[in-house]
Amino acid sequence: MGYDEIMKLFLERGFLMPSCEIYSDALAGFWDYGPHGNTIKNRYVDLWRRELVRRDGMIEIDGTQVMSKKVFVASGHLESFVDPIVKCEKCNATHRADRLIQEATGQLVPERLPVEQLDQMVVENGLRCPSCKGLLGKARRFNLMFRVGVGAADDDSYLRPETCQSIFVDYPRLFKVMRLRLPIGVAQFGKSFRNEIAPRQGVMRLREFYQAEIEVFFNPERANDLGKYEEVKDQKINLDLDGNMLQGVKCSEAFEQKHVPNKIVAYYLALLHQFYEKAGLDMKKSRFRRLGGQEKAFYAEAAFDFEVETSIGWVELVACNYRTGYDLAAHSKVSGQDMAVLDGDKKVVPHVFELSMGIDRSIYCITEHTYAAEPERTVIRFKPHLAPVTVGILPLVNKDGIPETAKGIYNALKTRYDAFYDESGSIGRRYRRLDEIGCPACITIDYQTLQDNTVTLRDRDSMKQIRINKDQVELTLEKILRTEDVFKQ
RNA sequence: GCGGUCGUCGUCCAGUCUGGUCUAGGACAUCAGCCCUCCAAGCUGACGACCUGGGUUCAAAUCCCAGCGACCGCACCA
Repeated sequence: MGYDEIMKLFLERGFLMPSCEIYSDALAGFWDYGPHGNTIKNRYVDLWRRELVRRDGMIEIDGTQVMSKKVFVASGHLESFVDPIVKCEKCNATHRADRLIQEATGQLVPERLPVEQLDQMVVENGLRCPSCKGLLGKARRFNLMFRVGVGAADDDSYLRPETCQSIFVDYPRLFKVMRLRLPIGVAQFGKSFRNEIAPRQGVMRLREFYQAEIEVFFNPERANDLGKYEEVKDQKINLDLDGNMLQGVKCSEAFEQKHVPNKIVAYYLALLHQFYEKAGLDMKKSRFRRLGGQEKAFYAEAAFDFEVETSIGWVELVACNYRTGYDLAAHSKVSGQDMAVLDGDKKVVPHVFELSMGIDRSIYCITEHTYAAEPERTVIRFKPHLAPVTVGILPLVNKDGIPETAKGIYNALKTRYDAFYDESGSIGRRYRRLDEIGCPACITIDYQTLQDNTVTLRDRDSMKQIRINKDQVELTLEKILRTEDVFKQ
């Protein structure tokens, strides 16, 4: 089940389309969601709300995408979300300045070294372009944030490169007015923007993309004081410790053996595992990979990437970062706001554990894990609660009052469910079309319906049919949406 | 950003090398009609494309240049 196959289906069936596609200057790294893709995305986010936000008693906000410059002075993005690059003046190849020098001289070159020093090191060591031996130009910093000129004065501001900064800057007011107590998760779903130099692989690396982020604020002295940890401590996860794979290790073991820093982290890794299981990922192909010092983001003390195996390799779906007090301390310093809050009778600056989820790539990976090209048909076995169409309503033939009866059933369902009415083509063709977009159930109206008010209900996964009474349809759909097996006889 | 390959109906392919009957052809899909009592049947018809912009030429889908995009490799990637 390859990447090309999935992307082709996405394009042909209205899941995704390239943004601005009819214009010749369309940009790489920007994609529009079509109707089915949009529905899946909405349903995926609903699942996230149910299984993470509500389950854990988090609160959710929706912040702006354009944010002021000082936010990113404080967060470090203006300074650190950059690549120091040098361009060859002869062949125009771009190289990472720090890596170039490091490779040539063997000495460690910090990424954040001023460009003047980088230039000096290039000159001192007589470095040339590794591709063509041409002369190198001056080093400069390429920032991956999109700059936005706001107002007539064209004031510098930026499109947020991660949604979580909204949470950090809103945090002091939220804590006061929402009567929060530690530990508390603050969640947000929305767009983020990164000016990738070379976006690739469709929806896997975008310049404009959806994130669902959760920032858990907690008192670092009470990181193991977490009652609800007991609920999930036996959850088994796959843990990759520097290439050493622990299959099916209990979260409690991971904590006791100090593979994860505290119970907070263990608890949320378990929750995340359970969430993706409900989203339909093949969890045998998943792992939490602990990141080493070089790989971690500049703010993270400990980091676990939740990754899944796909036809294009291991894909990172969620970055789980223990950000410590980095963000609140930084915002406190730059803004002058006191970010300390009361926990019991002590004032503390909370620490943050973050679950930063990529929505677009999650949807791709779920699709790949549930897609099957069978000899007779193509079918996506989306969990019913994620499927873009929940139920197809099909008249077996287009005469003798059968379409009218079918439309009656459709009209009764359409405001409550994503129902789809189709009378075009043979019944088999209509089943195939709905299989291909992952619709879990079809209701077919035939001559018997006219006599005894029963309809057939067809199962996407097995193609089996059962007969139920018209009055049972809604109840049965509810069961299907709860992933109960209504076809078992 | 660099290098390579490529860009024709929604999809796949023919045509490009060797410019002209290409007013761009076929298959699948879609739509309409006929037929029809459960898994892509059949028949009839319809819709539908040369990535964009320049250039060469009497004539460009075809040759040249540039741009944009896709894929692969490099580099990059919270």
